[in-house]
Amino acid sequence: MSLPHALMTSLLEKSCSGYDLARRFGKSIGYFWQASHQQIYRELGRMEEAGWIRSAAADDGGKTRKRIYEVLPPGCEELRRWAQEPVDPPNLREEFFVRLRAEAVMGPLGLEHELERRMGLHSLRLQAYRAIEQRDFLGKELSREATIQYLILKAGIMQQEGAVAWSQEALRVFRAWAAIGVLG
Amino acid sequence: MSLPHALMTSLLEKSCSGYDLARRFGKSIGYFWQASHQQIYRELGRMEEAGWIRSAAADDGGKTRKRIYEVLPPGCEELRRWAQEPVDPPNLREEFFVRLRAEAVMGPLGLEHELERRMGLHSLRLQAYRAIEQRDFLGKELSREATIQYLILKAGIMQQEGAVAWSQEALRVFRAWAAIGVLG
DNA sequence: CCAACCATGTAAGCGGTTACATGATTGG
DNA sequence: CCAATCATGTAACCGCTTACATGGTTGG
Repeated sequence: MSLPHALMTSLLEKSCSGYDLARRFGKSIGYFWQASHQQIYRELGRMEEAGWIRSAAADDGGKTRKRIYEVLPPGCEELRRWAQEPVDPPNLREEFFVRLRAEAVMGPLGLEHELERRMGLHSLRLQAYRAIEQRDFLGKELSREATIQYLILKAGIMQQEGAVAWSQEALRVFRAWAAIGVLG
Repeated sequence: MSLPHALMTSLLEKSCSGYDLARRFGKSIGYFWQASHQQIYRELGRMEEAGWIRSAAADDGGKTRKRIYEVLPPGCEELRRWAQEPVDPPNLREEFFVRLRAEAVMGPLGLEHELERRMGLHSLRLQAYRAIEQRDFLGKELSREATIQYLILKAGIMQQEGAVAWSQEALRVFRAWAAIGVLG
């Protein structure tokens, strides 16, 4: 569990409301960490209670219920402590591989379409990442912060490239079987 | 959720006990799907109740409590149905990237050691995968089933290779900073 | 005016993790 | 004999997902 820390990191980058955080988690940070608004509001409540963050009504003359959250020194401290903890890389949990393995043991189930669809999805994500790369990082002098963010983005790019390449190889195999009618 | 289906796939490959499943999930299948023995026993119970599998006391003369599980036709049916469902690839959930991002916004926290450690772990996994590749797949005529299993293994290999390469790049960056003493 | 979006929540359920527990068999 | 491994469970907790709910603001 580290959602609170992910939220504080995001808040340090820029203070904002829970709603804004939820939207941000659909974008940049959300590429490697997801969270629903329900989770976010709950965690914000807990974190405020713990004294890690504080909130203030947004400067909109009380028109909305919007609250802006800000990280407090104890939160910073905690984030710093947490960031230095070691964590093993998670092993992937890929449902599709289980399906593939089921197809291997139960005979042809027609997973070609699914392979195509998934390759399309990976291509799309790759495109999205490449667009961010083009917009924010290529052909610029990068600060230390930007350099690190670029490193993270590159991890995503490499991952998607790998997934696309793998999908293509898998498709080649399945299509060859389809062409010659091999069943086992 | 698809642990029951992962278990049935494993049982179709070879009927065995819950304990054996737990060990197998620490190996081949476990490279892309993990489960603790507690989960496994609970799911086996549910699946038997649902009529997807059945169990019989092991053929050891009642020496142990060991029970061998076997997939029944309804379980096969269900697995076939499930295997054809589409699933989007999961987006990675990488705690370490959150930490990196925290390091980006809070200044140097000394994540180099952690990067080295993680690179070592990825190298180890890669080695393990390569050993399996060598032992089970290279220089052999592969059946349809083996070909698919090899495809899955290759996905793991590519993933680890990518992770190692990325770690090296990240380390280069951090070491360059350390060498010239850049702080921001 | 109405739809879309902003903004924040509650409640139920489930899968996964952690801790705890038991007893039998095997090997040194 | 003792430790490790085999083998199977129970109980509590927690984060995440899904469904449901509310009310205000903005723009066409």
